[in-house]
Amino acid sequence: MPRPRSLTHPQIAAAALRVLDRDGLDALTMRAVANELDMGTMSVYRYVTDRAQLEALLVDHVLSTVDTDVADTGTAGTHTNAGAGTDWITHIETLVNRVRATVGAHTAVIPLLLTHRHTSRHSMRWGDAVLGVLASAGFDARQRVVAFRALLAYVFGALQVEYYGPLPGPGTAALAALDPDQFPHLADTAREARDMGVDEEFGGGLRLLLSGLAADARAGQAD
Amino acid sequence: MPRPRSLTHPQIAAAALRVLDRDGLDALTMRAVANELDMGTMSVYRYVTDRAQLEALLVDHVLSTVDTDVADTGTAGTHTNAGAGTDWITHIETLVNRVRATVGAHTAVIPLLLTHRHTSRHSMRWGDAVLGVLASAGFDARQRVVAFRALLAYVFGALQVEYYGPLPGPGTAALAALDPDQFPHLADTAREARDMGVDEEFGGGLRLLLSGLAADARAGQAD
DNA sequence: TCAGTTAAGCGTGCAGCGTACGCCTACGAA
DNA sequence: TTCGTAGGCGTACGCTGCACGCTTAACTGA
Repeated sequence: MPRPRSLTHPQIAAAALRVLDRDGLDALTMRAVANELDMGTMSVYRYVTDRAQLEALLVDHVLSTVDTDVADTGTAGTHTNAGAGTDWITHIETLVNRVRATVGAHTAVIPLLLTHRHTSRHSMRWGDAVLGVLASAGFDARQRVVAFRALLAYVFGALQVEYYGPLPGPGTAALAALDPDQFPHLADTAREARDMGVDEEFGGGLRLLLSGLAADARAGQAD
Repeated sequence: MPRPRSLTHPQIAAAALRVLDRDGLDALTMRAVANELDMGTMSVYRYVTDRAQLEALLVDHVLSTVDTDVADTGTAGTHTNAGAGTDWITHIETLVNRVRATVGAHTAVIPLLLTHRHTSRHSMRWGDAVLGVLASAGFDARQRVVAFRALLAYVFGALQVEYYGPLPGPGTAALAALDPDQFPHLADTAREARDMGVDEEFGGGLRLLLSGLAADARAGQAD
């Protein structure tokens, strides 16, 4: 077994992430990554079948830093009856916010997230954690599926909405300057939205979803 | 003023959509669109500054077919007290489902939606309609901003989640076959999810969001 | 009727992309 | 020391978006 491998997948992913963070998504080319690794372009292909796999590696690498442990993040240690509490809401908020914090540190990865999410082991680990919380909160299987996919859609959707058109940005300003006759509600609301922070927006939307989920939980318990 | 224009933006967008529907996103090139229009490649640039604008045109064209009128879609005509009813929930569901129906007929446009949504006039018209419903339901400005952006995130997020990894697809099957020791909840829930339809998933998630919104509306009225 | 003018239409060419192919060579086993 | 394997990479190809500048169609004013 001659000539041992000189690179690992995490090393390649880290190099790709460095390029992405430094120069943006457009600059993320096979040549640039190879250059970052001090290699010839085609050498990278010894470790990666194509560009798609490199992107998948990159996404998984970013998500690998998300802590999925929520064992001890509940509200104090005073609860004795399992399942009936609302700790699960805090737990899910924690898991979601951790993803957002991690991704927020590498915003250029956002366009790649949805395309490669389903091939990422660490994304699965996160999903397993979310579903675990939902299960221990008493949701049945069908409810868990709907809730999980809705959370997935919201989190990644919100990240992209924020990435492509942040609320306190030029997009909102343009909407605020719109003709109030043509777009009365949009122009009006946009003026109000200019001083709203991205965290308030994200957290508020997440809380809407969790509030709906909590209503389902209460209805289920009433049976 | 010689040599009148032979093409309109809608014609170009329609040609691009034909290419997209027939051959997919990868095949959507400037050459292909020009070919569809029986033109030389560079002729298209007389009408469009670059590829990005062509994509924006395409997105706006697709969204232009979404009916944003909800004046007469309420539950019968029996309500007399304005604002207090729950017709607004039906109205928003209608508006959201119309987007989904339209986009569902051209799924290959989904990856382009979020990137160009904010430049589309018809997207603004839709947004104005949604915000109008929220306003007449009694939500104040900050609530409208949060609710609107959350709906935006959910709708486009869900479309993409569904596009890249539909629930009744190979992704779910792969998850169901996962090692139950490593991913107990994921493997378990995936097995349950295989026979759930995409509409049930989408509608269920939307209802969670609307349920949370309704709770806010009730709390606001209690004041 | 017929220049004159303006913009439509497009052929050519270029830089940069992903990557197929095949050569050279560093390395570990025999 | 020799051999076989696999790492490393130079070259080249097809494809992309698009800059540039030519040709030419269509309308206007004399």
